[in-house]
Amino acid sequence: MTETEAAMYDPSKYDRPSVTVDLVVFTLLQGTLHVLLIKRRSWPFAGMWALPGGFVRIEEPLEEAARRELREETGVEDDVYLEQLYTFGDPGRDPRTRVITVAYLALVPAGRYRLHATTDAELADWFPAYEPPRLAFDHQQILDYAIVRLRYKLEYTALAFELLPEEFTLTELQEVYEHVLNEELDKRNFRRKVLSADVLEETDRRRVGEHRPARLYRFRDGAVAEVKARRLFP
Amino acid sequence: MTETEAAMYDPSKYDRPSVTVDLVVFTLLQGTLHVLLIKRRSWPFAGMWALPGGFVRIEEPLEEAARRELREETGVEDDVYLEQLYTFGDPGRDPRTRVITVAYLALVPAGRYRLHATTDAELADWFPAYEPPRLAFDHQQILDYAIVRLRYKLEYTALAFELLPEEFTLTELQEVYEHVLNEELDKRNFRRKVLSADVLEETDRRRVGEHRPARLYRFRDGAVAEVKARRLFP
DNA sequence: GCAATAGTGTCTGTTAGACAGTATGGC
DNA sequence: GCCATACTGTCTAACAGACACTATTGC
Repeated sequence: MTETEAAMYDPSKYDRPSVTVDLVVFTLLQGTLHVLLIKRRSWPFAGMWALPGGFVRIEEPLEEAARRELREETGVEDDVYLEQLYTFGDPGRDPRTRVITVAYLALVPAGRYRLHATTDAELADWFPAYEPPRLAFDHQQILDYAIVRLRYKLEYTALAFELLPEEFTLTELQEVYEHVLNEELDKRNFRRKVLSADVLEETDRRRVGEHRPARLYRFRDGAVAEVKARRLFP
Repeated sequence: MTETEAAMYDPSKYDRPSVTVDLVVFTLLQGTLHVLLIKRRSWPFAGMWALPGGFVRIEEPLEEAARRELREETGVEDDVYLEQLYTFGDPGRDPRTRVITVAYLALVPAGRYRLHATTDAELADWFPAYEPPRLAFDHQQILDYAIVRLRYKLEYTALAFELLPEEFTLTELQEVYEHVLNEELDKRNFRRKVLSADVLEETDRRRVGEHRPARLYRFRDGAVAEVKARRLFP
């Protein structure tokens, strides 16, 4: 169809696909990367776990739909990193009808999530991102892609901070990188690199535990904003 | 809406948005980056230039819709680099109805394009990518984003080859980089870098012109495939 | 004082960038 | 022989990665 045909096209005459947003929500639990899944109760894929998501309302911007779903599933409102991942639209990916889904990647700070008892008492839970249960639809493919993107972004942005609580030790930060990148890093090189990146500031507090207390850091005011500015888009 | 509600949702009861694909097609003309635009003939934005695009058919995969549009506008069939860019869906971006568009980036080798006299004698032409005419809808925003992505990818992939004819000189290759990145590069450093990347092979032909003939290169068999494999998705 | 984690510095190889002169062909 | 473009090599600074020991606290 050319543009001119499109201009003359009367959309009411033709079938339109449904459009959904799906969310890949990551957080850290016990130091490892976890993903939020909800359990399906009805056909298709009844009883299987799936990424949270839902239909885009007719007058609702895409990102707003994604934030609404996130709020409904986790109760997390703000300070959540959210970026558009990719749009999946193969016919047949949903047996009900043609559904095109815009997938979003979200990062929730450790400990900040609080799983809602959603209105319909739906089951929602966190699962290890690398060993999830079998997923409905093409959601494994979407999850795989989200992990690739997350690793990739970690290498060139300060994105890992979005997964941590407000104050954290350098060891905790390093563990985020190690879990997401799935490789061990040298402690001295890591500290040199991250401290020279000028995104952290020391606090005078320390995390006191079993052994020698570790200094707590937080991101410098503005570092969060810079990470978001470095996003290729809105 | 939760997943369970979504499962119970009867899409036929609700308004659905229309879904289109739009294409940002780049090529090189007279050594500079050009973008393909078509002239709108009817409301809205009648008389303005716009990115080519059209509605996704109900049983058609997204990338297939993009390739179909590209074929109809340029006559180019294969050997075209195509990747999904971003999905734009703000309500109000199209005054007719809610239209969500999946934007694609395409690279057409220099000299390989042949603008179709499309069936309805529509005007289509190449424009300098950095100084296009005023564009319809939010297409300037989509174009801006495509340029950002192209520059960005050029820095870490061999993508520039997709814009060149089969055989080319190193100076021509360098000019692609210079025009897209919008900066001058050092000839010796550029040649060292590109030759050590192991993507080129010498031919024994030379481009003969005004002065000292320059050796022609082509990409090594498999280099194209590797570039495509390096795409984040699929 | 012992166990466990926090914290620190140097050396080395690679890479990226700055930089200028010779070679070759058309006319 | 003159002009325009093709082609080539070295030096330096910055960065990344390998690597091992001391410091501090709880018990």
